[in-house]
Amino acid sequence: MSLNWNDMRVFLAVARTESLSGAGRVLQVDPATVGRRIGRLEQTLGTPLFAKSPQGYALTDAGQRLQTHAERAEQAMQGAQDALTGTTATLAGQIRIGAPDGVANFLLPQVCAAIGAENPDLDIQIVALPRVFNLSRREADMAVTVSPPTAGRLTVQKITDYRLHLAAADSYLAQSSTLTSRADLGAHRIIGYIPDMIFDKELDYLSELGAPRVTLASNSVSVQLNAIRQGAGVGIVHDFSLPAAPGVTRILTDQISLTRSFYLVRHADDRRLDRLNRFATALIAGLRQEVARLESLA
Amino acid sequence: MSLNWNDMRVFLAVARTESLSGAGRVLQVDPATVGRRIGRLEQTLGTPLFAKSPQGYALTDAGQRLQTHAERAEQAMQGAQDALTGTTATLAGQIRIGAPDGVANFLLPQVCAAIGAENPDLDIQIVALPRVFNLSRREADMAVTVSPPTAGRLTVQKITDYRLHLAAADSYLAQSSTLTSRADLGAHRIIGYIPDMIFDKELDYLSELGAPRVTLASNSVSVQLNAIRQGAGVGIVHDFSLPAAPGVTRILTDQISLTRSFYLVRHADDRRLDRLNRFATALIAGLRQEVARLESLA
DNA sequence: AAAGAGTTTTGCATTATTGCAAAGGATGGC
DNA sequence: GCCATCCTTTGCAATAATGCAAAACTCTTT
Repeated sequence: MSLNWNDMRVFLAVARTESLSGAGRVLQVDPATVGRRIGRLEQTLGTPLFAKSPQGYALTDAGQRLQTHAERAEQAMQGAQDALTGTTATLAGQIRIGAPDGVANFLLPQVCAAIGAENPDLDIQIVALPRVFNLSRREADMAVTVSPPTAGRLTVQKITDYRLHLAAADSYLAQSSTLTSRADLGAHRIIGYIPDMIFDKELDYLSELGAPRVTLASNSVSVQLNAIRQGAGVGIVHDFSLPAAPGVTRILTDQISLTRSFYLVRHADDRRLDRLNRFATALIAGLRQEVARLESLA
Repeated sequence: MSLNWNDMRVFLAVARTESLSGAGRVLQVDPATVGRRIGRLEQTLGTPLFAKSPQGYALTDAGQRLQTHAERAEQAMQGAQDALTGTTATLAGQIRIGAPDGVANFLLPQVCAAIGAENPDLDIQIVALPRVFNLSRREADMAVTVSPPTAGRLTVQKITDYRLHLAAADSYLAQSSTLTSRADLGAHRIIGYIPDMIFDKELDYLSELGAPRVTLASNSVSVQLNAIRQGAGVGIVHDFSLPAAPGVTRILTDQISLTRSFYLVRHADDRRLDRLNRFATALIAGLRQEVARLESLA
């Protein structure tokens, strides 16, 4: 005479609804069946589980002790179902992502590492290029962008907002002239993009500063950040990159604060491909979480 | 379409025996039934759980992931059954324990409180008397002793060893003459038992010190410890009582270190009484744990 | 190569469980 | 006090699950 595991599930429903008919509605079985199963369970365990009254079915002490175990079993069963129905197989093959180098340097490595760890047969390629990717020509399977595309048979999902501020090395600030307002910027060395190589108007951060003269420029955000770290000047940085740049401090945050957004762009036809769908879902979730985490550290 | 919890149990049996017929034997159901249930479970979860071959049923990756959850559920169900069938009723009524006052003061209160908390209808009486209890005359239902009895229709279980050392209050040591060897004891005030009232030769601690003159005596270990705390002298204390006596420190531990044992003595006929058996089991476990805990704090 | 043993799978009869309906009881509203 | 509503319990028919037996397959031993 051993425990019927399904009876435990019925027991939980009665415990929570405090009635046979309530449990029957939850489980979509007849209250008569619920009553019989509780009776059988009480006989199996040799002790009453409920104090039965017209007011309802209240748990006895024994019932309360049983509930703890029954809920653990329920969690295990739910976990079993989630584990199996969510991911019937890990991802495999090769997936190529196009991304601007800010994302490519400071976000994609750890997010893709985590995805790769859960999908050992998957090879992920991160293509960091300072230009718009042509998904129609399959230059990448998907791309992270800072503007949503307006043409082509593409689908777009917004990933997250992110923040940018002026920043400089502490060593630079210590030896340079005062910098307490936008007007003071004119006396400082500015680091930024090569203007004629800016491939997305959303990256034209400095135009919001009145287009100052850029004395040290690069088409790579990573190079720009390294220059800032070396004390070469003042520039706009992503908040999410600051944890990777100790000694670099945001400045004039009350006067200059930019917000941009990341989007995931895919070829429209690929929406039918389960593995790319699952990868995209994981990538978006990973990027959102990582931006939030890093910005909270900045 | 929801998970059948009983199918999970069948799944575990197949996973472990690697066959339908093996699982059928374990569960005492027909292998045909086992096969049908596995088939139904695989349909419910939408993925194969076993790689089926004439060599046997080997778990797939999905099956291995499921097994983890299924085993957690199994533990919960086993715990549920144990929790309910092991103690279908709590202890009730009254139980009287005889004990020497060291145990009665420093161990039995908390151990009996814990047992009482789990058995609200039980009244426990702790009888602390400086003499041997006569269980034949039912002076107590059971007794904690420091020597196993040699006569009478009694049963004996050893509870635990425990340790004793010379100790004194820090305040006493600060103002008294040097005490670094047994020879120095002669110059100090000794606290101990009243010699002609020692009811068990195992309590004659001081005879192991060469029977020095006892200037402050009591038949109660508790009174002795309080005297030591008040700086009245030096005496033997149970290590397990030291956490209750801040400011009291063991001395000469490398030269004088005593070990004694506790036993639980019961009337032989009572071995057939379940409630006394269960109480005795809990008492022994509680005492063992508490002595170990307190001695580790000392 | 053949025979024996063990396993899995399938069809069918048997058994167990469930749903349905009715009866009885309790509670709340009028 | 009466009526309506809801709940629990029980009897019975319907449904689902199980055991049993047989067939097919594989592996091991002779």
